[in-house]
Formats: sequence, structure tokens, C-alpha cells
Amino acid sequence: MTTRENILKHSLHDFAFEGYGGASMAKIAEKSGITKSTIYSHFSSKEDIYLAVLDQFIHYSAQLWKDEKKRLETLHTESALRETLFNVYKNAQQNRALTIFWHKSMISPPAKIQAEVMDKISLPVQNMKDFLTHVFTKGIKSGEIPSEHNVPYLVNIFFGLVQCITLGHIFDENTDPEKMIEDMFNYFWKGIGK
Amino acid sequence: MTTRENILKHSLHDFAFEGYGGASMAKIAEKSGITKSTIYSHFSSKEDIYLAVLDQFIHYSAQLWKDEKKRLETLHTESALRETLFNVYKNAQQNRALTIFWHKSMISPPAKIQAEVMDKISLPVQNMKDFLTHVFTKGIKSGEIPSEHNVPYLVNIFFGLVQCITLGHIFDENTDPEKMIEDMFNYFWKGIGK
Amino acid sequence: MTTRENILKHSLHDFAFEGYGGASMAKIAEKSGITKSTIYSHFSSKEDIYLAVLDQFIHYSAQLWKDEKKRLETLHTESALRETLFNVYKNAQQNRALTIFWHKSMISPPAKIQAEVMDKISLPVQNMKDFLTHVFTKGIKSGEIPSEHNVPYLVNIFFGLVQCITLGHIFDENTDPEKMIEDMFNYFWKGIGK
Amino acid sequence: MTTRENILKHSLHDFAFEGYGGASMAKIAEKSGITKSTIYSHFSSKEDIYLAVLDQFIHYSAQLWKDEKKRLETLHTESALRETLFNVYKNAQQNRALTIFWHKSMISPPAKIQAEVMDKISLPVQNMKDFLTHVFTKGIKSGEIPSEHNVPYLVNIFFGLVQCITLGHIFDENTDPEKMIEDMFNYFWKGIGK
DNA sequence: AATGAATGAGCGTTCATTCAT
DNA sequence: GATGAATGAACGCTCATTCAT
Repeated sequence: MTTRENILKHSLHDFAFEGYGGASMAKIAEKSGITKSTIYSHFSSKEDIYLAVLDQFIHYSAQLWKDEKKRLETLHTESALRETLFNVYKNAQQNRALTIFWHKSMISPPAKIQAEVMDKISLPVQNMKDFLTHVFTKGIKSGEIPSEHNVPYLVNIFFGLVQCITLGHIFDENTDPEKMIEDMFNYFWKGIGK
Repeated sequence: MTTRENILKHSLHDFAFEGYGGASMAKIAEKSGITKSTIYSHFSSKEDIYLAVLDQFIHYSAQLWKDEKKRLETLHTESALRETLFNVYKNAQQNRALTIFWHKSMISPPAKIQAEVMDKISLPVQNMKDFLTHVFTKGIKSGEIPSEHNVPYLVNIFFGLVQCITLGHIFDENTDPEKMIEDMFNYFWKGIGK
Repeated sequence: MTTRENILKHSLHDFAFEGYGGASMAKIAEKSGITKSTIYSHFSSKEDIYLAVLDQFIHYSAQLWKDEKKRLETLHTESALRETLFNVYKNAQQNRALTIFWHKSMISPPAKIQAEVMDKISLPVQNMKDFLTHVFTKGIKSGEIPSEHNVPYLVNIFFGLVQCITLGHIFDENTDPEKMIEDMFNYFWKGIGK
Repeated sequence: MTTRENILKHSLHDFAFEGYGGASMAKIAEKSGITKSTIYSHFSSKEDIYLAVLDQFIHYSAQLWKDEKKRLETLHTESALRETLFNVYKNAQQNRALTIFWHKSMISPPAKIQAEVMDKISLPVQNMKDFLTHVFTKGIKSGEIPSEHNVPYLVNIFFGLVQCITLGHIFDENTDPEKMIEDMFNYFWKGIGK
């Protein structure tokens, strides 16, 4: 792993769990096994690192939904959507820091780079929505979904379900995550059915 | 407004939009029109302020769901749930800072007081879930909701919808919020129906 | 001496001898027997200190020329001008730091506050020129100085002599300062005579 | 222009306008279109650059006064001195950075290399004074200047006039530089006359 | 209840410099 | 001759907090 990647890894973690304001160059440097000054050989500022982490997430996300599109292409709409929810859950579990980083960037980006962050973050959101638009449109075409539904609204609502799941606040010790997702999807699917 | 309330008001705003690490006593003092020292006449530390803001939210939330329970008591389950979503939306719109403060406290509380925050925050969550449990149980009793459903799962899923709506990320300039909420609820309601 | 005065005293010294860029908050604090942070209880920034030192000089200078005017009012023009040069020399000797600070501020003020410094520094220059204008005008009226001379030019040239003397570069170990000033003045006085 | 010359050029500029403490290797490198490291292929330290710039000035100055001596050799003393002032003015105008660098080096050289700088800077001063000594001595011999004058004092005073003019603070928007110099010289010349 | 002065620790950043390539 | 990566020290400044008044 290059120094740059190393810095990005630990920055992601601290931005996610401590927040932009709470993360510090000193801690990131220490965790990365280098000095504060060295960070500045690779990034011009703390903001620059944040944006680099964001770029990394965007790239990761773009690849993810591209792969997902290909992988779920052959499935029925119902299966594709159900699988999507489960995959989102697994990904969120495996990349906890990335998930939290994403959510925080959406809820309240660092004040000074708010505009730039908001601008960048719209890309992965769009990727996800494009994927969902593709699936829902196909579902209507194939007759699996009644044509009376408005695709953008379906997309946004399903996007909401995805967020619930990635955030994970709907899961508690008394509920089984998998059953929860299964139920959530079933209600939605039955809800939009004939 | 007392000095204490004044401090809490501006603290809430900065904790919400700048994060715990990003908020500073100096800025809060300045916005409140007092000196830093004065803050320490009312609170013992920054953490103390955070917990006081949290307590305020808890009290506010407890009252809210108590009122909601009374207000929706006479309605059918369907109307009660639909109204709930709309009220949640209106409240989130009117109290943007409080909403963001709540979400951030859930996602990643200040590291040093994590345990205490997690402990406290479970209360408003429980208030909300108690309310929902009450409504869903009544709905099953009255036959409006099929008895095969598991109430805790219904509650958690509906709790998820509430969160989507308060966060507001499912709304974009191409969708009408009211219609979005209407659709979301309808899918859910139809989804859990017979 | 108040803390503020103490800070200003050591700041003046370091700004003069190390330059604005060369002076450091840490050294000023140390010399003043306080911590770096304490400086910021009294000044908002390094630039702020610089401007405060400048203000102090301006006030000092204004008082100086006001006193000089009163003190030399009764003398003949020749004596008044001669005395002026000697007083300037004594003052420069006694307030070495202030003199150097003044010259550096004129030659090349701190880049970031250049405009503000240039603006402020014009005041003491004007004070001095006003004094000289007063003396030369009186000298022409009384007939001590031929009326064919142009007062502004006389003032600027004499202002130049003042600067030579304050800078002190014309003095070396082989020359007697007092005689040097005496000569310099005599040449000038004879030069503008009939 | 060689890399070395390029570095020296930008160093001179920054030393002059930002001061030794205010100039930085990074900025000099950037302006020179090279990396910081490359500077160290040509100079061993920041101090080394400063001394190199100083050497360059010394060489430039030595050449200048040598040329001046030759050029003004055939003129009368009066013309030679008048021409000297005008040439000094033109040179100062054309080489603003060099002039400021020289003055700052005299007023307050970098603390760490003060001794070395003071030592070196005495050379161009001596060159100038040697030139002036030559002219004044010749003037006395030829009878143009009364023999009662003490040459070193004349030299130092004229050296003061030179400094006034190079510094340029005696010029303001209400005065014509050329006339100012003309007047200054005339007063001096008449002042030392019979 | 409120303040001004003070502080040690830490902030993000830049400094001049080194070294292997 | 020139570079990129790295560093320890220092930079100006802000942090949360204390204390006497």
C-alpha cells in the first residue's frame, strides 16, 4: 500500500467516526505511521484529503452499481430489487466507515467545502438512482410492475429503503436483520403490486 | 429567553451543523452575545452542554409523542399512521437543527460521551416505538391489520420510514414531498394488508 | 506596565530587528513573560499587533512634533532647523527600535497589510512635513530665507536630511556625529541663503 | 538564464520585498519554476543564497562605480557630482529590488549572518565612498571646492544625499523628482562654495 | 450571573533541510 | 542537475477550561 493510500484509509476512518472537525492530522499521521508534514507531501490540505476520500468513495460506488447492473440483469424485477437490498446491507456491514462517511457527507458536509461536497456526492446518488430507474422501467415494461406507477417516485422511495438499511438504525437486538429486510421488501413489493 | 436557553439554542445549531468537534465554545458564546466564561456559569463543560441539548430533545420528543398519541387516539389505524408520517415531516422541516442533531447523535455520538449519549438517545427512540407499538397493536386488535404480522417488525420498518422522511434525502426537486409521503405510506399500508 | 504594553514593547523590538516575517509570536510571548495564547487575549492577530505598534508610533510622533513646534516657536528659523536636526538625532539614538520600525514600515510594509500601513504611516510623515512647512514659511516671511524658494521642495529636501540622520548610515567611526550634523546643516543653510 | 541565476533573481525579489524571514524556499522555488530540492543543488542553505545575492550586488556595485569613475573623469567636479546624483536616481528606479535589498541589509541584516553581511556590505559602501573621495579630492586640488573642507565629512554627507535619493521617500506626487534632485544638489554645492 | 485575563494543549500548516534515486 | 518523499521544528492561531473579581 502506497503512503497516499495509507493516509486515505486512516482519514476515511477518522472522518467517519470523529467527523471532519473531530479528525486531526496528527492522529491520521500517527495511525499511518508517518509524520504530519509527510501528509502535506501528498495532499495540500485537510479539505483536500476529505475530497480525495470522497472521490475514492465515488469511484467505488460507480463500480459497485455498474457491477450490480450486470449481475442482476438476467433476474426478474422482484428478485433484482430484493437482491439489491440484501447486497446493500452486506456492503454496509463490510464497509462501515465508508457508509458512515457517505451519510455524514450527505447530512452535513464540512462547512467550508459544502458546495464542492454536495456537488460531488450527487454522482453516487445518481448512479444508484440510474440503476433503480433501469430496474423499475424494465419492471413496468415486462408487466411485473403496474404501469400506473411513476418511476421517479418509485426510485426515490426505494432509495429511502436503501438508506434505512445502510444506516442500520432499524435493526435492534430483538429483530433478525435478514427477516427485517425480507419483510421490508415484501411490503414494498406487495404495496406496488396490482 | 434566559441565558441558559440562549446558550442551548445556539449550541444545538452548531452541534447540528458543525458537529460536536466542529462546534466551539467561542462561537457559541459569540452567537449568544455573551462571553465564554459566562457559559461556564451555566454548564460545567462542552460535554455538559451537549447532554443538556440532548435532554432538551428528549423532553421535546417525549411531549411530541404523548400529544400525538392523544391526538390520533380516535382515528382509524390507517389515518393515524398516515398522519404520523406527515406530522413527522412537518416537524422535521420546522426543526431542521434538532433533526440533524438527533441523526448525528445516533450515527456517531461524540467519542468521549458515546455511552451516555447512546443510553439517553434510546429514550426518544423508545417513545416513538412505544407509540407505534400502541397503534399497530390496536390495528391488529381492530382487524385493520392482519394478525399474522409481527408487531416489533412492523414497528421497526415504520420507524425506518419515519427516518427516511426526517432525513429528507429521498426528496429532490423533481418530486413533490407530500405525494412522495402519500405514495410511501400507501405502498406500506397496501403491503401489510390482506 | 500592563500586559498589553509589555507585548507591544517586545513586539516593536522584534518587528524592528527581525522584520515582520522574522518576528514570531512565541519569541514575543517568551520575552514578555507570558504564553502565546495570552497574546490573543489582547490582540486578534500578528497583523493586529503590528498595526497597534504603528499606532503607538504615530501617537508618539504626533506628540513629538507638537512639542517641537511649541519649543522652537520663539527661535529664529536657522536655530529652529539646526535644533530640529540635533533633536531628531538624539531621538533616533534613544529610540533605535522605533526608528528602524518606522523605516522598515516605509520601505516595505508587511505585504498583507501594505495598504493599511501605507495609509497610517502617511500621518507621522505629514506631521513632520507640517512642522517643517510651518518653519520654512515663517522663515520666508521673516526674510531669513529668500522668497524665491519653493516651500514644498525645501520641506522635502530637509525631510531627506532628517532621514539620513535617523538612519545613521552617514556616521562612521572616523566622523564625529555632532560635527557631521553641524556641517550638513550649515551646507544646507548656506545653500538656500542669498 | 541559468538555473542559478534564475534562483538568485527571484531570491533577490523576495528578500527585498518580504525580508529574509519572510522569504521562503518554497515560494522562491515555485517562482523559479523548479523544486525546493533543486535549489539545494545550487546553494547549501537559505543563508547561502542571501550571501550570494549580496555578492552579486557587490559585484554589480563595484562595476557601477568603476564605470562611473571613468565616465565622469573628464567632467568638472560640479558636473560630476550632479551627474552622480542623477545616475544614482535612475539606477534606483531601474533596480528597485536591488535598492531595497541593499537598504534592508544595512538597516538590519539577518540576525544569524549579521557579522558576515555587515562585513560584506562595507565593500560597496567603500566603493562609493572611494569614488566620492576621488571626486572631492580632485575638486579641492582644482580649486573648485574650498580647501578648508574636510573630505571625509563631505563624502559622508554626500553619501547621505545619495541614500535619500535611492530610498525615494523625499519624492511625493507634488514634487518633480528631477527638480528635487537639482535643488538638493544646488543647495549642497552652493553650501560648500566660497 | 457575568466577566477579563490567563493558560497548556492542540489545531492545520509551512519551515528549511536531507536523502535516495 | 534535478526530483519526490520525508522529516523535526516552528509557524500563527484556536481549543476548552480555570480563576480571581
